[in-house]
Amino acid sequence: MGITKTEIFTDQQNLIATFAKAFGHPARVAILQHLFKINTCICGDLVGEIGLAQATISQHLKELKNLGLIKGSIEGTSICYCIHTENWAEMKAVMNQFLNQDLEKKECC
Amino acid sequence: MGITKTEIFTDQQNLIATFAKAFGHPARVAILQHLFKINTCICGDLVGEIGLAQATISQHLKELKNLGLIKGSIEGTSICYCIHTENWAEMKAVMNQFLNQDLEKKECC
DNA sequence: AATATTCATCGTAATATTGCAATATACAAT
DNA sequence: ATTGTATATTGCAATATTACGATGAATATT
Repeated sequence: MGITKTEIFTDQQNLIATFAKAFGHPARVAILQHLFKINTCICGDLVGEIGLAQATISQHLKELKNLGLIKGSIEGTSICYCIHTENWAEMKAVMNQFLNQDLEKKECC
Repeated sequence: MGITKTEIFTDQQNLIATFAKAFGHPARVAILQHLFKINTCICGDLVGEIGLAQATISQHLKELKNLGLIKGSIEGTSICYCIHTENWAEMKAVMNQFLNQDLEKKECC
């Protein structure tokens, strides 16, 4: 039905999925990589850098901001977006815990 | 339009997004966590473990298999699914490179 | 004040994803 | 052969996502 049954999963599983979904689009990956590269940034930059319409970029930025991964402050006419370092670190911890599960490889397969 | 413009992004960005999308659903997170926990597994297990219909679980397993993150081998009547360790390691490397970008925090924001 | 620039939001179209019932397939056991 | 068990596939309905033009709000520039 297109609706995810979040209620049957743990908070941790839903959190991982939510973060992962944010990275599940190359435009958002590109935006974040660009923000890492030049620590100061305005949206106009991104519209030039990435080849999507301004409205589309703005939408992706909003998603990332809602998740807390980036933050923006008004800077005259433009807006300065950058990585929210504290939250990024927290996200990284959650994701690493998931990605770095180790398996002591029993027989099977 | 619902269609991602993959052609305007780098292969690396698309790869990150593809992996991330796989983790972008709590059911797939739960499946992977379960596979890590008990290194040997059959789908029946998962249908009980996770609260989704058999058809739905099967679909999620297919996605993970297509991406190469898990592999399944026939084991009598059932199928033994498990983490594809080599591919998992490769995926982890790609994701870590993205997640662990560091920023030397210039002024701004 | 009039105009330009920057970014957000709204509305809409196109496509993707999620979930499941029903059905199909494969094999084991009776 | 028939029945039961385990998993896959199909088809469909509901919802989500992606993209963008048009428009709006705020601030700069002239």
